[in-house]
Amino acid sequence: MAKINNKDVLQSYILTTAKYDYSVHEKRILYRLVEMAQTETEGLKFSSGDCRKIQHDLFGYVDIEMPISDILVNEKDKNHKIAKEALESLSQKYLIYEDSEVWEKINIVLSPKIQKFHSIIKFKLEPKIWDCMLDFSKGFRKYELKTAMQFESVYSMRFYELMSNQKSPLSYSVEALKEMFQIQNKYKQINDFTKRVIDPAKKELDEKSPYSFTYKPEKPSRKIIGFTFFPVYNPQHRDDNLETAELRKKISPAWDLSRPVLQYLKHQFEFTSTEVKTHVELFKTAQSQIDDFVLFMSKVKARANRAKNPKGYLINAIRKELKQT
DNA sequence: ATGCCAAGACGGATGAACAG
DNA sequence: CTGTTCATCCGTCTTGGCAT
Repeated sequence: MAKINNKDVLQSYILTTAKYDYSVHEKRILYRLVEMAQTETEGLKFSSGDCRKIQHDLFGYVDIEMPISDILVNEKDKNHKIAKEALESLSQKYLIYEDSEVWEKINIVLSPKIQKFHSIIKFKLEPKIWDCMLDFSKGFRKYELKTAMQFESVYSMRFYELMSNQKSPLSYSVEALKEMFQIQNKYKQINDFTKRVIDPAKKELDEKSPYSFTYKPEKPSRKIIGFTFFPVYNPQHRDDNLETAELRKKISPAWDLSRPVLQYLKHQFEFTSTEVKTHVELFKTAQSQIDDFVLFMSKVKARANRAKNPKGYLINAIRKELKQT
């Protein structure tokens, strides 16, 4: 496997290999890792219900737990076989790191484990790998990683690399393109090349990537000898915040509820995060429909304190109030 | 999904025919 | 003789289909 010299290279190594060599489930594990790293960076807590956990030991190794459902989308909910395969293969992927002082072999994941009963995946990460995830989680490389994860055609990947941040048109000869894609001996007819390579890639980039292109065949005579690609920027695909927000929403109610509301619920009524999450829809509606929701709660508070179950009292009071309005 | 192929269409190259 | 037009030819492209 690749020999690397510093963290940047390590990053780009994961990125590039993720594009081509990783199965879809391995990719999902990596991407979840980045999301978890991001949550940690931002100081958000995982709610107790979702089984995610990050623990650091004295030596910088990181213990990760995530539910199997995190890496499954359409498949059956508790498919251990898929998780096993993904972990097995991920744990066999390694990098060789060498600088003037050390030589080391770094596995992407260490000691993978599956808690069958709870359907939880556990594994360790080398400090360097975790650093890498943290870095991904901060910058646009996370976006890159995500993009790398989502393309289906490898040619889309290559074109994405070519076109990202490209301002001026690019020209390539047919041979150069074929060599770039390692398909020198395929597509003897140029139209097949456009049909199977360029068009599908363009289609996928148009749909998913902020960087796409239009192209023009270069034919000084009848024969097409090359292509010129004109970059097209699709900013609407650049906005990955929406997606991140969606994801965070699932993790933390903080996203839906204003800070004062959340604070009030937690400190005055002693709601736990899970409880807030359970009723998050109700609180959300209340927050938007009741003029000053915090004031409303403070009014309820006095009466609620006398009730056996103050939280329940509040919930009922909110429901009642919402019915009226 | 990917690579290959057949048939017909197309475009440019060539050169014969023709007009001036 | 020279320049223009047009038919013809050849290689390449397009379309659609087939096989894996």
